[in-house]
Amino acid sequence: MVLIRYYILMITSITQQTLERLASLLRSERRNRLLEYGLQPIQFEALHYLSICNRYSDTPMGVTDYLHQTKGSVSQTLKVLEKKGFIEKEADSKDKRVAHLKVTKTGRELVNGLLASPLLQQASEQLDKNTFATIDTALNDLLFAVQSANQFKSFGQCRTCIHNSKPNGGYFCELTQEPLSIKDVDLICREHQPK
Amino acid sequence: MVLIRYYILMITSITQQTLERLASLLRSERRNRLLEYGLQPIQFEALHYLSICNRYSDTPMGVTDYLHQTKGSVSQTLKVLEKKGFIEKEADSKDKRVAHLKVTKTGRELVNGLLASPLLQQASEQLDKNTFATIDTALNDLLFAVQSANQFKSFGQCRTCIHNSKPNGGYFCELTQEPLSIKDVDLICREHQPK
DNA sequence: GAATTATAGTATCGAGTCGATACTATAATT
DNA sequence: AATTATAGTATCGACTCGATACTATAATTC
Repeated sequence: MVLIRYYILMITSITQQTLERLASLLRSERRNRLLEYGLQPIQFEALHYLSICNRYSDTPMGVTDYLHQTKGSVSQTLKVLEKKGFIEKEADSKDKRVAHLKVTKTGRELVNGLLASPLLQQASEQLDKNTFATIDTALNDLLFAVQSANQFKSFGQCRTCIHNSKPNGGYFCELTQEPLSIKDVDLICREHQPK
Repeated sequence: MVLIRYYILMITSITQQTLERLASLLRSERRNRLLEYGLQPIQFEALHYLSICNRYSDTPMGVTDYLHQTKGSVSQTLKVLEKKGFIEKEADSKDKRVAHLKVTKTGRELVNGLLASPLLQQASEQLDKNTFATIDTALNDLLFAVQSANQFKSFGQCRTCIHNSKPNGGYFCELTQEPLSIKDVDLICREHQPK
């Protein structure tokens, strides 16, 4: 039993090293590509999140939960993105404390242009389709395990959420008691609970 | 053909998102754990590298290549690590420009204590052994593809290097024309070329 | 053998990171 | 009505990281 535990620790540690090495290379590449736009990796991550999250999640607190930073840090990041014209603030109609962050056309273009990593594109051309599918599944399994084992929010799409129902043809969120469009159900939500 | 390329781009982009999400969670966890030692993630990464690299790679330039940063940035990182007593500088016996960075006992203890991520430990207990092995293989394939597709240095162990030979029982590096010990061949090298 | 070029490393600058703390405004609860 | 919780901002300080400029030594060229 002690030996098995030790074995798990060993293999986990190796996986972690590979994961961190890949991440480090990806981050360094992203940093270089962002340089000409005067953006930092964390600012891009926030912008990217805002471009794929739904209307319940596009607030400073949503970004805070997603990035696992303090709300103070996030506030500064968002200030930069707003100053550069990549996002715009909108007041919430019901709760006056809440601000919604809308990605502008410029912001959306930046995300689309910078999202795909040439580093990974290059790599993927060397691998056959099956290997790549295996990697994708494996990574998703790992992410799911990390999130559920640590009670992290899953930030999944409404389509895969327990609160999402389809009572009479259209999608409906039982949590917010609001109808969802076809576009909505592909966005990610901070209240997401896996089915 | 265009469709296939588009498909690859799609799946690559999804893999990348999962990878970056995992990395972001791991980095945030590491940051928190390092807080009490007054260290930053990048400083730990440098220290970790120095604790697993061989005597040809334990220089500021070695760290620079590994972390993909400028030598100026790395110089500052190393200054902090030295000030805190985690590494010590030693002059090279042949080339007076070169400095070797030796991890101290304190430094080694820090790396050992902080290397394994509780986040991943937790997750690994939810996954069965086979799934974990699959993830590990998949990640290694991906890292290898990224490195070779982009002509990055592989930073592998001497044991797996083309320059490593075993002429009469003992290990020998054909590049440096020096014998290697059993401990040596498990360390990583900046001159590493996969067999 | 002297001049040139390449390499290893350090020092300094500036815009930005990021947790900590303190603060305001609004909503929810007691 | 008073208290507590929540969303968000402002400021501080130690640190990041590329850019630039610099020194010292080694390798190369003429």
